[in-house]
Amino acid sequence: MAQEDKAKKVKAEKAKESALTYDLSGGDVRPNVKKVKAKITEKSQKGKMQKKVKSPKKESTDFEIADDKRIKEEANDGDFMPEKKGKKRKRKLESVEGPSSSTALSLPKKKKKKASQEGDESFGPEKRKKKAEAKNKKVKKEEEEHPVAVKTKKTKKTKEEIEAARALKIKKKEEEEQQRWRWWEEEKYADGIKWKFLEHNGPYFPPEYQPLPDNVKFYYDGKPVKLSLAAEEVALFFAQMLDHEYTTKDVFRDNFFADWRKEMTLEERMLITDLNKCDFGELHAMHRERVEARKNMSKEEKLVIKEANQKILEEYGYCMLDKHRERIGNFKIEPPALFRGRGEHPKQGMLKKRIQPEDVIINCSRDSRIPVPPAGHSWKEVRHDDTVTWLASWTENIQGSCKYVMLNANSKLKGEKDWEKYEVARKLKTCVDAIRAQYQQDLKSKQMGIRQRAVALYFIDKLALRAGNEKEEGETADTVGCCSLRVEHITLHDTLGGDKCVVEFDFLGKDCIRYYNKVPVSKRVFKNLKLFMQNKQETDDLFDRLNTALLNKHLSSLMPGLTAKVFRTYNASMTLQQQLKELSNPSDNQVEKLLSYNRANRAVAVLCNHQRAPPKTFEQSMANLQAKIESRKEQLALAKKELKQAKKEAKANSDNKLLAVVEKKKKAVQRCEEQLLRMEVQATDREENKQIALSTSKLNYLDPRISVAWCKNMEVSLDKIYNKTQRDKFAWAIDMTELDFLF
DNA sequence: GCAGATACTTAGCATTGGTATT
DNA sequence: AATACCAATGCTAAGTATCTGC
Repeated sequence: MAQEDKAKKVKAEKAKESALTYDLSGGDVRPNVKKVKAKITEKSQKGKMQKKVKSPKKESTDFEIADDKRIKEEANDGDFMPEKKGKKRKRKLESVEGPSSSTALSLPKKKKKKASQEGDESFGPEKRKKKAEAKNKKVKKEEEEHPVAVKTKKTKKTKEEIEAARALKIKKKEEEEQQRWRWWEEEKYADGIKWKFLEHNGPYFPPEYQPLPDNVKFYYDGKPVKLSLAAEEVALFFAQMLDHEYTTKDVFRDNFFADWRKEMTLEERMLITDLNKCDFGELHAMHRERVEARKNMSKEEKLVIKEANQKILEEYGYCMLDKHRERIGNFKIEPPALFRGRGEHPKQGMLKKRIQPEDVIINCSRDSRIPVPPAGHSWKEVRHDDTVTWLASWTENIQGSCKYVMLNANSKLKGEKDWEKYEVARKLKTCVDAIRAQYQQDLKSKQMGIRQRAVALYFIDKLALRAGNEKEEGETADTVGCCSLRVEHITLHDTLGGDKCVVEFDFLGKDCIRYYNKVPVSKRVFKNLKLFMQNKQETDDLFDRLNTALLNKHLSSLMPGLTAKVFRTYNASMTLQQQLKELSNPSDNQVEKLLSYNRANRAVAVLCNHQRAPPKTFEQSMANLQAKIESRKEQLALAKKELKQAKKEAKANSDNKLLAVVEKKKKAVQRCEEQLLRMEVQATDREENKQIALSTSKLNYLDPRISVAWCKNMEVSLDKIYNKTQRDKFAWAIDMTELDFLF
């Protein structure tokens, strides 16, 4: 209790220093919510914690058109009636009005890649090359000098050894840097061609199932039953999950049981007809023992395993792509298992089957060494398609969708695409004002389809909602995005908490993450929403004349390469840039700067609704940290007292020795204060991060060049922001970004 | 124009493994 | 050396968007 109070106090103090709330308004950045504050509420049925975004107090309206009077219920095209839903929740859209062909923005439709290349001069290798080379040399020089200088000082052997290790590390780093494929300095391939040469060893298959030892038995109706190999394997999948909540759900159990029975012999199937009579106890116990044993393995045993894994990685984890060795992302075929969908997935518990080489398509160069299938097997197909990036693919049996083996995020293929993504988003900056003006205009359109498109776009832009493709009902959990919102997902409030025209959103989005938000909107949007909801059932689509294909078709007519998801990238990166500018100060110390960075990152995560379950050990670890802070405080008090005493004595008789003591004590106090600050900041940071996930936005939405430039400007080491993997992924950005980069 | 197929990005959770602490 | 902790990594599901064939 006392600790909690103190924690709160610390937090409050910190908040005073630098704004605790995220002010997302202002500038040319999305005039979104002012003061977004994460709040915790109870989540829906799943019992998961969810984050609530407090309703914005005020709305800045710099891209809204104030005059709203004109919009009357001047009805539309006359035939406005909600569409009946088919089984699949897929709508037929009557051949829609020709696009209100439009705006000065309209550009001839062109191939996306081409356009983005032409559009931005910084998206090309030539100019960067020289600068980059020069920079590289400089870095190397500095690194060479450093360890030598330090080494001479050290006297102890161990310290020398540490230095040697450090030097080795630097050397390794340097070597790695030299090996790096600087693809961003090369010419790009012709449209659609992804590689000229591709060679690899095929995917790695999981080991065969090992039958149970004889002393571990499965019981049915109290009697031991020796299962066939296939049935036993699947039984073990279930037994392994017994600790998990999944196995208590009816859907999961039913799906599992149905699929399990398919694996059984006729005899077994006759016998085993009720899952409740199955006793997996011994199987479960065995599994737990194995897990335990694994944990308790000796160092040597662990090393053996590690080396074996290393060997697999060496053999299957890399490929040759255009003369360069590239790391493969997911070279291991997914092992068989029980399907674990997210949320209330209708297919949870079904058996995800073992993939055989006969199921796998290999893609590689015609003139490469074709991968050899495991002994006694053959590939489904070997093809040589240089317009795709995958090395192998197979069809998964749950949804019937395709799975791919692709390269690691640090590869050229992924990096180039990523770079391009941010360039498209940056291009949106040049026309976003016109697009916003356009959809404000479209809110008044006589055609219902266009109005719906305008409102949807408004949501996507303002709230960073996802596009919302249609999904087949019964195949997946019931989740929605913007275009697939249903009437039941929003509530309109004429006034709410002092705001007018408030829309309350409450729906499950991707991964069944709840989106809950109360947003004041313009009168015009509000009236449109009322109109869209007229004469509809709760389960009817809000935008019955719109789907993602139509929306994206419209968007690509406004700017080549523009799709709904570009707005998320654009608004995320803009928010980061603007928040960094607002929150961070060059005169702050390193710790404060990093807190600011995290807060800017957090603002984006809140915007994009990136949530996580609070870590299981959260409360405990917070308490631990708090305790540490307390003890440090005591230390500080003590150090201060000693300093005071020392000063007193020094004053009494000014002795050089005593003065030295004063200095020493001063330093101790200072160090203590620094450490205390660091811990307090850490506590604040962690608390604010309790159920917000920063990594998704960092990895997928934030132009790395913003962060690189910020680090350079603020003189913060980049590895405080990006770990090794992230630095590898963003190598292109790290290499090319100058101090003056602006998204 | 549409449905299904295809290819690729985005997502959160589980496990691992390295480091600090005892 | 054992343990605790948390960051990094691995995994694979779930999205977006485009392509293809009628």
